[in-house]
Amino acid sequence: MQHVTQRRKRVTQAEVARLAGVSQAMVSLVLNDSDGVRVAPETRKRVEEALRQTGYTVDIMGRRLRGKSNRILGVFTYEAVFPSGTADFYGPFLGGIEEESEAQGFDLLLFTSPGRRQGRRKVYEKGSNRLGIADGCILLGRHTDRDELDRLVDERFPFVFIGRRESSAGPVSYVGGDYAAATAALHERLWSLGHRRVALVGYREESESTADRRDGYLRACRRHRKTPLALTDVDPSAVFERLRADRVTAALVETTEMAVALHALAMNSGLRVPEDLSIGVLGDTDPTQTSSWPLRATPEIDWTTFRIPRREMGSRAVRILVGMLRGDIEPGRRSQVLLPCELVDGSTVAEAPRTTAR
Amino acid sequence: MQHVTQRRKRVTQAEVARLAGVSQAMVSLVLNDSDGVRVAPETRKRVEEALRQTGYTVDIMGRRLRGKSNRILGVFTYEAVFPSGTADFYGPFLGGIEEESEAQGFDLLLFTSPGRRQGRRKVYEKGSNRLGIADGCILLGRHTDRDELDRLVDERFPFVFIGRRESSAGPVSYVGGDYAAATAALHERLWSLGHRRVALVGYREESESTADRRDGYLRACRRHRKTPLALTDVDPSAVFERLRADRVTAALVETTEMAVALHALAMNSGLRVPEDLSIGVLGDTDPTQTSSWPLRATPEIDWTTFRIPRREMGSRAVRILVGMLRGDIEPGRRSQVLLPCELVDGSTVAEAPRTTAR
DNA sequence: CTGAAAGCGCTTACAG
DNA sequence: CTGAAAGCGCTTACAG
Repeated sequence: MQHVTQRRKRVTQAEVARLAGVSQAMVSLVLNDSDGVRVAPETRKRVEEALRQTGYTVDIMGRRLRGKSNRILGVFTYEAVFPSGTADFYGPFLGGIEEESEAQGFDLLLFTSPGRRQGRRKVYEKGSNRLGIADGCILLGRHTDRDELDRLVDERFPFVFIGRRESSAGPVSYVGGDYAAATAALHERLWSLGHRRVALVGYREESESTADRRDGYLRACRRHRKTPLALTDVDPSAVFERLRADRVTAALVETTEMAVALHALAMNSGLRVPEDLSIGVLGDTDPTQTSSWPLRATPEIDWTTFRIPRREMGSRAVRILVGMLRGDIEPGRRSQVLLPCELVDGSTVAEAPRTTAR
Repeated sequence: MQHVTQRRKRVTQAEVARLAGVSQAMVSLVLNDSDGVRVAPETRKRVEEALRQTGYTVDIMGRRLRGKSNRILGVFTYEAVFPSGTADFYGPFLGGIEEESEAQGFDLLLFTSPGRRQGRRKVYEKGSNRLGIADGCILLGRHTDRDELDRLVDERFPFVFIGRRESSAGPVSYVGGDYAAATAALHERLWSLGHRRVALVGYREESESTADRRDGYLRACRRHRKTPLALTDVDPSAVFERLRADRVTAALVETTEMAVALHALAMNSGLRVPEDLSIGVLGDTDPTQTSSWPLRATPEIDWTTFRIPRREMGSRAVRILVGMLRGDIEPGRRSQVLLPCELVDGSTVAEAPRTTAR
């Protein structure tokens, strides 16, 4: 039973030096024997012995203050990373981030201290940027604070966003999924199956990822000289009515939730999926996320969709960030990467019904 | 397009001071306005303006060196925290850790940099304790490196283990599940259902959690003056034969895997669970973990078991660690907490068959 | 109310 | 080969 009540005291190089009868600088030299030969063998031995006796460990703060780099990558998320449910939006992204950080020899700093304002975490607190603790930072989250993003760009703080982001303050480095291309490809697939009335159902609010999907859809419409029909998700049954009225044979919907709703409405009206209506989902649901959905009771549907390479996005973002820190990537230059999303053939897309007018 | 090629240079208090026309110390005072009144309003305003202009952020290394805490909690795990599968051993623990860190205003530093030696992460690298970057550290993992643990205790580094741990170097702070009590309670439940031959099936290797379960089992046996029958998991069919030979009516098994194996063997021999054989599992499987098991094809079984309060263990560990850092908990004293594990009544335990000799 | 100074633990030129 | 010194960015007594 220890009765020592004083706070744990760090052993310093100075103490080691005193024990070994050398100068503090000598201890540092022995510790960082990059050149190896500069220290006399007996001196080295004495120092090493003292090192052992005291159980000295470097104070990384001191070393880093001197050396600048912390080899710490920040990870900023707008919500909790480890949620209480099984649902985990961040999991796959962070898997890639962790893996690559480990490979690059960086520690990961999760910013949990800022607390939440209006239920969301903040980068800036009392005018100071918490992220500065880390050498650089990966940011991710479904929601983005525009002001904070602009400010981050302004500051020239090294960071990489996961998911395409735009800022009026300048170019933003990001690693996103190429939703435009993937949406266009899915549209193309429908076209080749004979569908001539393909609608888009997506979010109303304008985020980059929603815009990209719409761009892909519009691009495909233009190519086939078809008038686009882009609907908003606010009222599922209104959307469904509209699809019927316009004799739409296939719908590209932004999320699995919307797809589930549409699917249910179709079933209730006696329409079969995919025989009467094909449904393509614009991005797979993170498998770990599914279980928390209110709609989980719905029998599992094998959606036709495209795969968002979440893990790859994470690791790629780390590689870019480390490149920025090393100076390989010019700090003024921002890296913008869109990763391809592979098509997933499910059972919700089939040939267009022949009865439908073309 | 920016053509600036110089590396991002940190803004220091000195620069802010120059801009504001005050001393560097003044900037620090404005930043840490604990008393509030000491700085003249106009001076404060000038400094704050300069702060904003320069986008200054505190350099945590400098602050820490000065003696102030960084409000960073380390999290050390022996394996990757975000695995590639859906399986996630750490998830629930980390959920609690994150939540409580957020509440306490600490950031979380995940140690991913040490790389792996023999496939496992290491606390000590080149003789120095990597955890020292953080103010204190939470450690967790199914496997523990005994030498590292001993050394950590020796160093008096502030840390809390999740899961009971013992060290010859001295007392270890931990938050574990009270497996002994829970096992005894489960045994008691079986006894009250008429079971008189209850066997234990557990890991061969001696970890604290295995030992605790065995202790609980032995305690219950002693109380009822029954000879214990503790078997090892190495060969499932040998274990099963032994159970039959000894006319065991109920088995307490350490893991769900073992339970699944035993269950299958029972079915194959024409034994019904629980009518002919009751099976109690000594700790619920983390739900997020299940999906990666090779045995997942097995129809879901509603096991009788006890719930390991993983999330609570995480948050409690953080609270203890923060207490240590604040000095509320004497550093010499170690905190050792075992959280109760609630019994879960499933469908794998029933009354003892009457045909069996008592 | 403000400035000048000391010092946290370390690395790295710079003299001897 | 070794010691003394400077300085990384910061906070905090200590004088004015």
